Amino acid sequence: MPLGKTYDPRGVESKWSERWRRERLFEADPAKGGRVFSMVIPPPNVTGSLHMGHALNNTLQDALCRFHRMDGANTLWVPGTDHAGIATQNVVERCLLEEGKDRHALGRERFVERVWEWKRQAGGAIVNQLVRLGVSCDWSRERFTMDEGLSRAVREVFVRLYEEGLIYRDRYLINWCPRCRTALSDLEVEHEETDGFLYHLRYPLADSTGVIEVATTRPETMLGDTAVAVHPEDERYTSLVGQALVLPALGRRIPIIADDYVDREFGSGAVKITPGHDFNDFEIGLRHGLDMISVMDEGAVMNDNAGPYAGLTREQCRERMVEDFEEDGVLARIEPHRLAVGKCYRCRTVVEPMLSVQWFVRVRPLAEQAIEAVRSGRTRFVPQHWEKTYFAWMENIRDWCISRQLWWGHRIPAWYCTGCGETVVSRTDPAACPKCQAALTRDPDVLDTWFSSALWPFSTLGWPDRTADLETYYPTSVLVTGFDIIFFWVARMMMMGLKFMGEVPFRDVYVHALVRDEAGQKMSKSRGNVIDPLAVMDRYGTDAFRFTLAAFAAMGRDIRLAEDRIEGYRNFMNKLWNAARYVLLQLEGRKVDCEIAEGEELTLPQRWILSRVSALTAAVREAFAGYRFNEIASLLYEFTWHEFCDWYLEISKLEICGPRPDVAREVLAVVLERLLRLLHPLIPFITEEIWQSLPHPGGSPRYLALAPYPHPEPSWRDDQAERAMERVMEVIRGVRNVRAEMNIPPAQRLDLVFRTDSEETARLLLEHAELVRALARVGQVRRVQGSERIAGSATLALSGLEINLPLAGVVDFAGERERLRRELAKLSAELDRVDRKLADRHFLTRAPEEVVSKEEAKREELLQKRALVVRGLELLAEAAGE
RNA sequence: GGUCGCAUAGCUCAGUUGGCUAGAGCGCCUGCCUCACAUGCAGGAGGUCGCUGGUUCGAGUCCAGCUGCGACCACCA
Repeated sequence: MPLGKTYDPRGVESKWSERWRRERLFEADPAKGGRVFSMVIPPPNVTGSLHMGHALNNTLQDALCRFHRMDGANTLWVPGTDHAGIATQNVVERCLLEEGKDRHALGRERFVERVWEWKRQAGGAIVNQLVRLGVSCDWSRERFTMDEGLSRAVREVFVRLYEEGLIYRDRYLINWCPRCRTALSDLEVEHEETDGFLYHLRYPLADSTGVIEVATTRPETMLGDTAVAVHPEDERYTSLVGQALVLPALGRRIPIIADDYVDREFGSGAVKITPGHDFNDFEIGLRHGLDMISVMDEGAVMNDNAGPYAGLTREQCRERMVEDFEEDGVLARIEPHRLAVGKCYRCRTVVEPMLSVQWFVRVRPLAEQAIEAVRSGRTRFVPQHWEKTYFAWMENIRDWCISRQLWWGHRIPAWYCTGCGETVVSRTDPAACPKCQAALTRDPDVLDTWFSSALWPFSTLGWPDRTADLETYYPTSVLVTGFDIIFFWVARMMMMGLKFMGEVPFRDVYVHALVRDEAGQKMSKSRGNVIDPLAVMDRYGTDAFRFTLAAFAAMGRDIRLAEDRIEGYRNFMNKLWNAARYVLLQLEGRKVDCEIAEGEELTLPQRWILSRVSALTAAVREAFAGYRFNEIASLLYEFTWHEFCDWYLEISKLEICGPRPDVAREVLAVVLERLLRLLHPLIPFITEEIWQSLPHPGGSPRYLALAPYPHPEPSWRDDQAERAMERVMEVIRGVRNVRAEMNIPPAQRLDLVFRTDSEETARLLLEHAELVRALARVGQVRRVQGSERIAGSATLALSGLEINLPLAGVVDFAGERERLRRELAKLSAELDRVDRKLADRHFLTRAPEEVVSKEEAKREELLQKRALVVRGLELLAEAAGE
């Protein structure tokens, strides 16, 4: 066995991910039958590079997937990437810029070809990084949101929604990014609190009898004002409603209208109305039939409607207007004001509300079903509280603007007749207008990236065809995702899945936290606090990294990635590695069948460790069922390190020198092999590597990744053995404690004398004297009965058991006395507490009987222990000749 | 403005239906190169579970309020 002293993940990881893939271990077969477990990956952007969010998301998915696959489920995990409209177009445009070109010079067709080329070359990076993370996806089913099949699904959905009137085209106020030069949906606008100003402007009445003061954060929009609104019941203005004002700078006459949207308390109680550049004002404009004027072009440069300000940018215009207004007295005052500025989620440019003709999805009818599906529990959020967020959004959902003025994406399947103006929406490209036979021009726009993402759970399985994959794997079992895309993605998949499949897209939505840095800050390039998962994997190994992520993934809490925790789990991998080294050393050259024969006679530690494995197995399975990843990790960590390594491995060294070494070896092999299977979903590489050199139970597959996930073994459960072993360990720990506190050198052996009324305990200690002697470095183990007194010894007070360690000639008694006094104080304090409780009539009458009797038993034990400590002190005093 | 989440050892975090003498890792202290592992072994110190009330025989755990932090949503010019 050429295993090195420290585990070196390099080589091991790439070896196994290549072999797994080459041998097609993770390719699903719908014909396999049986219980199904299926997932679709949240497709990362093709432009992306693996970040902590991906690492966490995919580690958790992979753990689930491997668990269910091992557990015998017909398992499918569909991988893929998203074409990421704006993001990808931006990346390629930047490339062009470096070459001194731009997309307009290139032309649409060649530009799109260029993006495809980029995708072929650079788009696979994230996929390789996922492979490195160890994901067990079915790569034969890898999809891309722009590939042929998915494009067909997108087109089918678009046409059907259009035919049902759920997609429409209209002129409406939308969010516009002047840099990307495209419309955005509400979700793609990020609101950022910013320090700005509130500008108070004076609009003169047309009859020159006075002025009305209005306030705005964006003075340049006043060029598009078509009214001033006041509250209908505001007496200050009632007489003025219906009159006209003269718009400064342009001299346009605008009416004073009444609308109860206006807050009388704010500012002067009069609001300038700009339907062409403000969402509220747009609504008011609709209500009152106001003119809607755009004063900017697509690049947010002031247009001809801006009169003297035409040609300036929004920012320049604002500056100039403020100067001008200051001069001519229109500006009453400026005050600081905090406001939420909407920015483009891709490029951070300030978004401009603009009037334009766009395509929309009428989402309300779809949302109703999606709400109902979660209400009724057909889809379940874990943790459950996320459903509130989901409901809140769904209930207030607004129509979804789906057209984007980009070149990269699914082109909208709509054509307009150059003759009669007819709109044709079609599954296949039409040649001419079906009405008048005139030529058609195709809508230049593409769809929001999230439109195709919304179809992902069924489009990846072959829809609109009725495929075996679709039959078998839809609805998927669980969607694992971060909460940041519940609206963008989860909600829309729900709507589309219900609409087109008639069934929810996933049974569970497991929502995990965000990964932050150690200080709790969101990781971002601009903050410079990004920890690169690839660097972490290089440094500590992928398994250590995965284990860390799982251990941190407690529900409902953000993850602060602490580097020393990763190091700690790296050490854990090393521990496992060395445990395996030890076991393999013991097995070398021997035949081990890795099974415990029925009726095999086992030692107490053997029965104990098998019972513990069985309990562990049950607990881990339960934790998997509840998506409690941190619990899975800590259960396995605790058992591996502390029960298996610290105790059983040490004990096995004795057993192998004992009368039945083969049984001891068998138990070692059995426990380690099971442990590897239990650990594999979290740490696939190291476990596969070790497993391959270990004997396996008969009928095992060739890879651990396909080996059955262990079940608890009822026949291994042995409460009696667990209790007995716990007793023995308690004695050993006690002795070690005394030794350490007394500073007894390791080589120095102490004798152990015990006294107990329990024959069972006595038998236990005498039978396992060898164990105690070896692990606690004890000389003789002897029982005393009757009145024999052990003078000058250290005393251990255990329940129903007194242990004396004669110290003559070894240590100062004063130290031991000190130790006993501390012990006594502790026992007395606790006894007080228990006594008080048991003296409480309410407690006795109202607490359940078992709780009361537990306290009573505790009292007995404390009393008895205290007596032992007191006696120990007396004996010490005697020995000291006091 | 609305909604949600979080506050537990020096640090990073567990703590599922209330029964805890509150746990882990790292760090710290003591002693060990014990033949799997010094990325280790054995032992130890360290917490009025943010604050104030309430419910209960009993609250880190449930309820209310407060304080602080964070997130999301929102049309207050």
